[in-house]
Amino acid sequence: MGAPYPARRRLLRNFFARPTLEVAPDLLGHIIVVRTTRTLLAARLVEVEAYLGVGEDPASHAQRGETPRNLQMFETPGRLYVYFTYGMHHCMNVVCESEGRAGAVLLRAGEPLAGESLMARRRGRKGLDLANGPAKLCQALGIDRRHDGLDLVTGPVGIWPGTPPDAIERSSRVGIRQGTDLLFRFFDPSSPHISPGPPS
DNA sequence: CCATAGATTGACT
DNA sequence: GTCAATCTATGGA
Repeated sequence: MGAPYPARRRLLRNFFARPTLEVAPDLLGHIIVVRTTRTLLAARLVEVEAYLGVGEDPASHAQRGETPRNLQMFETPGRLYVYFTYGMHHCMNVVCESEGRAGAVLLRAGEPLAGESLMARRRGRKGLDLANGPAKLCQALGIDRRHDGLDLVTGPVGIWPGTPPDAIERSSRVGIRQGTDLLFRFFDPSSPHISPGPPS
């Protein structure tokens, strides 16, 4: 049996206030927790991608500097950066680096641990199709632009310590046209909850 | 299994 | 006007 959930206390500022490429793999195995008035939702992170700062990463929203949309990428580490895309989907990132320096980790997939019935209702799907993609994860957890800028250290959404995977693999990032040579996608190769699109 | 098309808003050039 | 850090349905091998 694993440790009871949730384990102790959530991750603190110092976890996020590091280089994005260090935080990204370290997030795997930790648990995102969303407190709603009625329900506790939780998912173990199994797939993430790093996006770097100004002039550092051609695929990053921050590549060309600060705009109203990507503002949170430049803000205090430990905040959420949530954006809307393809006219209908949301994706959520964890902000890294120090304030003023952009960097964020896209949360791409999770293994549901609590609140699965609510996730299934929101998704209209079951089983392995609840949170195995960045927009699916947001839909399952109820994350949208209202959550942009929320502080993971003090707010209703947090990340709690979990068990790191036995192994971590990396690959190029999914769905981008530039920066495909950079191996900034990190995932737990033993998890059936990683997103279906890319090869493993 | 794989490939492809369509959805549908808003941020940015 | 262009096109996106995606998902789903559908059609074919």
